Amino acid sequence: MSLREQNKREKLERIRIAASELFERQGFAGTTGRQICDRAGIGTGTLFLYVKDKRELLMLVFEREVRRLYREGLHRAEQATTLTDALMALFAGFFEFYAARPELALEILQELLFRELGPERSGGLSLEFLQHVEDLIRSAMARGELRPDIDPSTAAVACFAQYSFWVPAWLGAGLVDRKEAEARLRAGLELLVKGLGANSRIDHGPKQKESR
Amino acid sequence: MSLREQNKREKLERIRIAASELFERQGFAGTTGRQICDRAGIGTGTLFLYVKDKRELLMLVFEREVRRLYREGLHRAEQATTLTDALMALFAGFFEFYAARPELALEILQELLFRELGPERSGGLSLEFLQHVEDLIRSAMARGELRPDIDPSTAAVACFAQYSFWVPAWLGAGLVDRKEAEARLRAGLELLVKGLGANSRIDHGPKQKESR
DNA sequence: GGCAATAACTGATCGTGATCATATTAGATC
DNA sequence: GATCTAATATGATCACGATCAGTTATTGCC
Repeated sequence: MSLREQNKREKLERIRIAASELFERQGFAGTTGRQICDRAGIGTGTLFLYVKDKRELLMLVFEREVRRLYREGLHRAEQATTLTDALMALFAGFFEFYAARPELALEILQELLFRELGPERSGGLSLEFLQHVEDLIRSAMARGELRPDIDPSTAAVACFAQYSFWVPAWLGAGLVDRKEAEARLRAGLELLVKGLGANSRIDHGPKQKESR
Repeated sequence: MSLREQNKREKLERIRIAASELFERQGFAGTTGRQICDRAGIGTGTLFLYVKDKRELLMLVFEREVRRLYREGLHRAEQATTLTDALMALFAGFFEFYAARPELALEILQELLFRELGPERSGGLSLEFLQHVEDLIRSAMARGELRPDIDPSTAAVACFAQYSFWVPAWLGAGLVDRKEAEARLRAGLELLVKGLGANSRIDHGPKQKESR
């Protein structure tokens, strides 16, 4: 590896570590770019050669962590017997992670949902999440839990969308607390599995007064 | 009304108009607080006596517009015969509105989802939206389109969440274009009505190889 | 090693959102 | 209407994120 590339890697790593420590200690808004530069031992102008703007630091810092949460969540999801349980097992790690640093979490989520949803940046962290959800859905289909005619990617979005509603409702607006957010998300996923439609009735219950 | 209160109202209205004109012409990021102050005929320090921060100007400017979109959307939704059509009729106005000013729309949506979801600010615009969705669901239940045992508010979130996923996917990340976003949203809503579960089958189709 | 070309770095500087001590104005009291 | 009090307004000022002209370090070539 050339000396240039090596230096660049080292600097990026120093930036990552400095930003990580300062964000965890002082929060996102409470940390200035200059502090990060000082701690990383670079000039103030150098930072923005490595990241486009301050918010991109969030992805630099938390990409690995998020990937770890994917791994652990998917591992837990393997034990689950229903789709809802599997999804909640995947989501649980994020609830835990977010609860420990709510301010940062809100910024990360905003970044992931509004800027990083596409494939081009940060290795498509959100798309990867969606893919994992889709995989869980395919597993559920494979074991006969779901209708065979659904589109897994449409279903994945429907699940993911509920997750990405309840987390800001909890962290951003304070509409619900964590426990309620998790409970409501679970209820929403179960509703999605059951379906809203009058003709889509589980166990063929006897009460069927008005069919269309 | 006292002279003080009258002056305050007039100033707020001047701010609203100035911000509105400048945002539409130059976008949100492209408009500075000082420009708004100049145009509104107030000192630069006065602006932040009326709004907490710049983003709050978005709500000040677009609250009426959003309420108008609610009214018109709900009116269109009355013609619809299915829940999906009714919801899409409500959402359609927003797609139109967002398409005309994508940069502003993204900021507004971010504000609505991440900071304004609660009841305390901006008259709870997002909660009102959710309430309208819930009303459409209740209507569908009343005409027997939906299972009678669902929780309308849980269902409303499930619908709203899909809307609030596809709009950023379109405007923010550029993951899809407008047409595709609308199509995918419709597909998602229809899936939600049908349900994912294997036992929730419409029209009792003959093919039922593996039950549970 | 010397030298030119180019990539990478730097801190001074800029424009911005937001704040604050000070000034101005409206309302209350006599 | 004079005087006092409290609400409101102001522009100078601050801290920050981001930029940029000027500097330093690395590479390839002789």
